[in-house]
Amino acid sequence: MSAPAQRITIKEVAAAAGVSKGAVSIAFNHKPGLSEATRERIFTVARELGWAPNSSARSLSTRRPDTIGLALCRPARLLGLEPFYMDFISGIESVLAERSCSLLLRLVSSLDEEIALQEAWWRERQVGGSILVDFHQDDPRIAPLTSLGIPAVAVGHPDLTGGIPSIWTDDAAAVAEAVRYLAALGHRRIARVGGPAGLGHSAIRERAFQDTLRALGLPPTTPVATGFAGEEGARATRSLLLRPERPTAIVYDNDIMAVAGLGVAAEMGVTVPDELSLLAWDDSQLCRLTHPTLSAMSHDVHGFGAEVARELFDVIAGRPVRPRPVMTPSLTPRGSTASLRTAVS
Amino acid sequence: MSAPAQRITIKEVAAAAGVSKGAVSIAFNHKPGLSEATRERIFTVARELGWAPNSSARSLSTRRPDTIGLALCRPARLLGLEPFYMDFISGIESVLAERSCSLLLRLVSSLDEEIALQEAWWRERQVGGSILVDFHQDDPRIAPLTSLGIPAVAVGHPDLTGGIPSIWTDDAAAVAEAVRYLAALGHRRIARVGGPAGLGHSAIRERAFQDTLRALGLPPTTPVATGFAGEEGARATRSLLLRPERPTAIVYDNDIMAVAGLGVAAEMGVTVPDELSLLAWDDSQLCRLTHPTLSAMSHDVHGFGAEVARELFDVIAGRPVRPRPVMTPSLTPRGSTASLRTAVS
DNA sequence: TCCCGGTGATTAACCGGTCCAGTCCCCAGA
DNA sequence: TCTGGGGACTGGACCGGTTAATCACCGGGA
Repeated sequence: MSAPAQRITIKEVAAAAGVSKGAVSIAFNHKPGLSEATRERIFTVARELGWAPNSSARSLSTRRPDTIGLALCRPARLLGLEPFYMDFISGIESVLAERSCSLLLRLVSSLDEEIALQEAWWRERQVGGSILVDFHQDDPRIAPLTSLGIPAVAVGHPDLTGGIPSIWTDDAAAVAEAVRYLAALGHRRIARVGGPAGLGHSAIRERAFQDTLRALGLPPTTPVATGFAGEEGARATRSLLLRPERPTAIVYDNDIMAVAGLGVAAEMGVTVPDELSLLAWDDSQLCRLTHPTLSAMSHDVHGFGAEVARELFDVIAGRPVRPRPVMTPSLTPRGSTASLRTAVS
Repeated sequence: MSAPAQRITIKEVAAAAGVSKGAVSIAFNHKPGLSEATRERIFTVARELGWAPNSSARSLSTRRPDTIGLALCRPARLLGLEPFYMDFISGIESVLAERSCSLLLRLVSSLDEEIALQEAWWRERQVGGSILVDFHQDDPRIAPLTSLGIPAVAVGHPDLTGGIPSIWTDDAAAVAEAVRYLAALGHRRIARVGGPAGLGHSAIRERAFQDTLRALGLPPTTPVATGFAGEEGARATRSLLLRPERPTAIVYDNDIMAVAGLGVAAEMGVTVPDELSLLAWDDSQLCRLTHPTLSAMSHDVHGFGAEVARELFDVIAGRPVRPRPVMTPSLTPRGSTASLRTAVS
């Protein structure tokens, strides 16, 4: 039996380096007030002993946890299908990592659950701040979380986020671009398969969609709302294609529904893109795997996540932030859109 | 200006309830030694004050953090596409939530990075344990993490996980079932598009695949390894279909590659399932969206995650665990598999 | 020679909980 | 009346860091 393998703490390191706890702390936080030699010695000893500062002790002292929270409120099986989130998360982490922070992730099933979770996280000081996503109109999270005073960054248009510092993509502009593109290809009956009606950005997109149709002198189409799930996208597409005046182009609110739409077209014998053009949203690898490949409105989701994380750090640090949009999604044409060859109607 | 809005701690709660800190602690940890009345009073006061125990302070005292770690080592854009992980994570969280634990998630880009991360997490006592996934043959993580003594559960066959408590799905059995099914449909040239050769379960599946072919007296096929990405699945499929003796059935290692395979078949004018049967792995909603729909080997990924989390709690608590497989994936036939109609070769 | 300012380090008081050794009190039993 | 024992609760040490206050020391200018 050798030494009792005592758990090493800052005290052991200090002793081994022949300095005080304070000195070790100073060294590890890269603060001024230590000679280069001592600093060196402390690091060497720490490495030999395999010591790293205990994060609980540290955040107890500094009273600012090095963790930020993210709650996603969608059924898991749906989340799995949305390439968006993983990419978004990886963007967040690219920023967190360089500040040696971590991401606390939780999947919740309702906004109320999220509110409770965020409150708990904040009360227990588990997180230093949170990222809020998927804003609804009159989002119920705004009031309780604002009054709680939790540092947060909202992903969504300022109209929706009620004063919480926000970052968003200019969906309205992107929708307009999509519609104009399809119109330029000669399409006149353009439909849209949107996300849940309550979801803020769905509403924004729908409004922009109808506005653009009107501006171009195209007939309005009755909106179809879904829950983002593929099955619903399929159902929506089917019903659109069965309408007496069936659309010649459909814009989807994510890429999974567009894939489903492609399946439905095949099933119904409607040729894409000859008879029907499809346009996906949130471009992901998936869009390049189908046949034909899917044209999509793509944006840098990874970079978006990174930007959001950076903004959250600003908020936590109390630096001033102003709401700002990030790069507008832009159109990536592929095989699922074409100018109208067969005259329909 | 009213009160200085002092940050409330256990002390304030204790004072307000007219008891000592210790009593509050006892109440919140549901320990014996308090009258029902006092207990009640403490909770009421705490609720009024909106207090919850500071998690850093708590885990500093108890020296066991209420967080577990998970590092995923694949390119983010690939992860996004694998519905598997989100579902897996949600399974983990269903168990964590009921013990009010949290999941620390990190995306890393190499195993070395993961090793460094896990070491840091453990040294800093940020996590109470970790879940390890995607084992390679002679996985480099085993030695350092074992010697570190971090409580962990490995997702993978015991042959791969080197003594780390493990849970796995019996992929060999599942592969055998898949091959037998295709053989029963009359297929004789069955190919397989696998994951990275280094990945443990890919190897296990490949071996089982070839073994089953042999057992059935079918000709072996040269293995095709990919990186799980859809593009690679497409490329692999293309090359398989160009072979002089092209396969009439292909088994994929995940569903995203199967979708890509479907696209390639369409592109090359090979009818599925008449001329070619496709079988996906890790069944997800995606398989029901394509046309034709994809037959798949499906399993309860959510439940799998939950099981893994439960096991990790056992490990952390020092309860004995033995390696065990969870439910074997089973075949869900859909539109992409059929008995051979056109005689090829 | 004395004083002064700056560098490099220490000291000790926190941070907000947990936990254990006691203290106090009340009631049963001798 | 005294003793013993158990339930209810308190006090304070501790967890492992951070940080403000303090101090020893040294070289240089008056």
